[in-house]
Amino acid sequence: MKNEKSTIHDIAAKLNITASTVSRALNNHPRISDETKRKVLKVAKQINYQPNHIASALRSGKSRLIGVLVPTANRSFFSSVIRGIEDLANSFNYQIIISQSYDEFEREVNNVEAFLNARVDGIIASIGKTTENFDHFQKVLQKGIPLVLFDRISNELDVSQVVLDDHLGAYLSVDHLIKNGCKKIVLFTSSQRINIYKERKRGYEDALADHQLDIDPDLIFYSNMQLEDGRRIATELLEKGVEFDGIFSASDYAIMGAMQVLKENGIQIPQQVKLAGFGNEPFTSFTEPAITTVDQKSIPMGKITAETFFDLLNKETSSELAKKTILKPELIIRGSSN
Amino acid sequence: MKNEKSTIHDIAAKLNITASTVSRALNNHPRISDETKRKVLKVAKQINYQPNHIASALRSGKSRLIGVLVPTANRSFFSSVIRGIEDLANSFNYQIIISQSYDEFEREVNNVEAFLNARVDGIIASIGKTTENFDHFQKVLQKGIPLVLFDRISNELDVSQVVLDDHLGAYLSVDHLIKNGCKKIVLFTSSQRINIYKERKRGYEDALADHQLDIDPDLIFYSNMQLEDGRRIATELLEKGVEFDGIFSASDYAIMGAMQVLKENGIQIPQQVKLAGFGNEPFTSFTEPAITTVDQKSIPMGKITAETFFDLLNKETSSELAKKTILKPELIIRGSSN
DNA sequence: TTATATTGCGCAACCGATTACACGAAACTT
DNA sequence: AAGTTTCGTGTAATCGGTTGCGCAATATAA
Repeated sequence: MKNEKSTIHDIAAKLNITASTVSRALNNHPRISDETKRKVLKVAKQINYQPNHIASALRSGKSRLIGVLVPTANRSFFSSVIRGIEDLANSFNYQIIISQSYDEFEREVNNVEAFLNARVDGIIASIGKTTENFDHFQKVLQKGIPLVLFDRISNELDVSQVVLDDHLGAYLSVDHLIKNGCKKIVLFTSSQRINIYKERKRGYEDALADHQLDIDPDLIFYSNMQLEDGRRIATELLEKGVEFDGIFSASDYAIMGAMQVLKENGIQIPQQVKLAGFGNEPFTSFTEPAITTVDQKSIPMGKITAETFFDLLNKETSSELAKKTILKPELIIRGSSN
Repeated sequence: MKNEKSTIHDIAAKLNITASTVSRALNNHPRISDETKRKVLKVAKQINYQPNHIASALRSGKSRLIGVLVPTANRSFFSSVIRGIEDLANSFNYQIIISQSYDEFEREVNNVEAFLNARVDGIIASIGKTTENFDHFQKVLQKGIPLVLFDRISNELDVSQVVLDDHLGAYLSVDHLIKNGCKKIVLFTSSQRINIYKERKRGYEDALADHQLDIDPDLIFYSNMQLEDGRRIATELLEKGVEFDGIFSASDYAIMGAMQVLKENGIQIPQQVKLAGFGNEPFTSFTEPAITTVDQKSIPMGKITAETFFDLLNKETSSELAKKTILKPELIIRGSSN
């Protein structure tokens, strides 16, 4: 039971042929006879041959590895997208290596660097919240390594990207709140440097405008939109006695926090205040009332992102034009607004 | 802005030295003069040198890659563990590559195979629910590749493992339910081939026994313990008119489903039925009432798993004895049982 | 039957770094 | 001052596949 390591040379020796023939046989090269292929496969199985992808990657320059960078895999949205990518990648005999930035800029840079060192054949990424500088991605592009961004993108990078129509998602949601009677809707959003939060804010504003409602800057709150942020802002709203009858949050977590505080203060939902979140996190259907939210189409997004990526990978031409795909979100109406 | 690829040979050429000297300089070899090191580093920076880990891995036999296999990264528990592993790994200059089995046996086998092909230096894994055959892990061991299991382990494999004291967690939880007045406690569990579910069942049984309560097989339900399973079983309980005043579930998801159904049927929680889950998923604190559950100590588990792994990795000796670490869980008492 | 194509495989360089071994020069011993 | 260490670097093999080129043998074409 020793460290059995077998190479194509071992196979070659047993068959009295050369390693190159074995290599070609294993790769199903057309110039190798069927009989030789059969023999090679047989011996390979017999001596428990395990291809060394490292050696192959070194020589061929192709690692068959795709780096997937997300803020955190621990989110239903990202994990669904990852699964979509993984499925297509595996079907093409590619492996993905997942790496998380935890929304920290330095980690993001390091992770991209690690991808480069690992000689990935391409990178699929969603940008972190704190990222303002894109040199690490520019470096990827300079090296001619295929890069596709999804969801959290940047207009500073001229690459293919797959996004949700965040503007529409927010618009539908706020429009729904207004139609259900809301007149003073609070907005929870985040850094306007992030495309998705900018778009969601635009959607909110446009929906208000289309219903001839004023946009009140005092009702707009910027934060990281974690649960605690939602709690804090809701507490502040109540303490200051701000008048409002609805909240649209660009994050399910923040609206969850706000709902907790409102309920703790005896405010009836949706009778007194209507709530809507964004992201369709599983827990939004567990709460009481369940939370109205916007589904981000994670499954199709993963699929399309992967397809876009492989298109790019297989395109000899350095692909003149970057392609942008925009998916339609779906408003999920639940008890918190209805 | 061409595909700039620079190697140690390029650095060597610029300095009129050999690639071996450059290699040594970059690796901070003691026999290289400080001046040469300085020069090498300078030129390396200047021509934007990027080490080729693939080449290095091939020659040295060390990829500095650790394969981390989990059922799904989309669970707060696993993602926390992963983060713990990642942090320690990075500090040792190792990269982790995450791979998900989605609890499917075939994927698990394929993923392990992929790790082997990628020539990872070691594997950290949590076994899938459907896995009954461990040949793929035996193969890893035979090759002398360090393997550490956490949480979902197997006694068939003689390797270091890090687990929660699941028996204790269940015991504490059921003991708590009984002390709060429960006499007929339903158990939700899963395949008894999985250590954690077996242990949790034992904990349930021991707690009942210690309080002189009978173990009623009709109150024990086996399932995958997803939300839907919880709903289904709860519905069945109600339809059949089974008498019960408490449910202990080995999964937070299943108890969530059960709680939904009970509430839909006007049953008061915790007055009529008390509930307790397992896992401390974030959503358990969002529900109404919040769900009593058992925290699995994911952060320490990640840290300890990684430490165990690196101990193993650095141990020349093929480490005579496998080490088993058992962590103490923490009962989180919330409204669903109190 | 001779010329041309195709088939099947070997030769050897190569990918980019690592490392055992060697060797001259400088430093140190006694 | 001759002998022994230490220092700093070069030489060349090596890791395990991949691949352009070449060539003999067989098949096809003219």
